[in-house]
Amino acid sequence: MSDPDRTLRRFAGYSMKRAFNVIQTDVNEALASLGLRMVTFSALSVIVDNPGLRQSQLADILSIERPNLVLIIDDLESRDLIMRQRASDDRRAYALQATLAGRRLHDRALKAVGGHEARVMAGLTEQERLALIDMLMRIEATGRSEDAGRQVSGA
Amino acid sequence: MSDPDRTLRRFAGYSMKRAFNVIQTDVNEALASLGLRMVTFSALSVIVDNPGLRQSQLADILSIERPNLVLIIDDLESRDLIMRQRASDDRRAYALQATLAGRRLHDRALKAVGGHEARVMAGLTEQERLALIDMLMRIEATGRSEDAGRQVSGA
DNA sequence: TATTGTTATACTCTATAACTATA
DNA sequence: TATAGTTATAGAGTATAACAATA
Repeated sequence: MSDPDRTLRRFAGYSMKRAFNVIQTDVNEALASLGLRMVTFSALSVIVDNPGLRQSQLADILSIERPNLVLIIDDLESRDLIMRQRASDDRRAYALQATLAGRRLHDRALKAVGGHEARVMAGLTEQERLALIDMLMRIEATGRSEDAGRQVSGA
Repeated sequence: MSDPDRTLRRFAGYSMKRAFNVIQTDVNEALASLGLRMVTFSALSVIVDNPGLRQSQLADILSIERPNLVLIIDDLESRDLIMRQRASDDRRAYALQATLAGRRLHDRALKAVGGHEARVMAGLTEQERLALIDMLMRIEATGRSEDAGRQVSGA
């Protein structure tokens, strides 16, 4: 029996699931020593880059449900990597701010994730890696526009 | 605030997670009317293509833990899509066989997944789609060889 | 009334230990 | 003693409903 999953290999989605498993395992190993997971690193990164962000905005950016983001923010705040500051113009909301420690950990995490990316993409040229990112973003955009179209036509 | 996740977008892994979410949602919608999920379709497909396969072999092929495969096989068997036949040469093992109904459902599922693939890959040329599959398989292979190397050096 | 963040909850996916029956 | 399949279970990840405080 050669190539037992040859039928499935005709679909990009099948190979993407398997490639993403490799990536997820490797990036979580790269971040573990910093006390971060893929999702907590992503949240920290967006907060560092966008000071004053609201939790609901961050949830939208990362496509995470608001209830699930609460625990992620709790985790980062309990380790003094970020702060929840009550927004002056809307006392329901928090303005999220990275602390100095948070920015420093983010710098270290960026290097760790950069090393991970170099490792798992070692079989690709830099040109191929950039083409891959571009194709992935087009796939994501196609899905988003289909969702939007479905909501419009369904309304 | 423009491009709030621009730092993360430099990593292929981040865009792959988001693209894969789109793919997973769409393929599961495409298979739902057939009573299949991504993983049950994958298992059915490998069984159809490889009659007589053992459960442990199928688990290896799909990179699923053996305990998790049991429920998937239970599901397919309870709907008479596959059969567990005791292996004549090893009474601990099962030889998995697709039934006629299983092969017929697999034909319909292949068409549904083909339609899904065409939909989510609409923003890519066929050449790009094939290049994407090739790159994903190289990423997966890099990860597998690193795992093997780690086990060797760790042994 | 609607929105922000929160709590509680449930469902899926995945991973591990330990069992049984065979080998 | 080891292996095939199974059971039980626990941990992530993800999704929805409903609540308090505020708009």
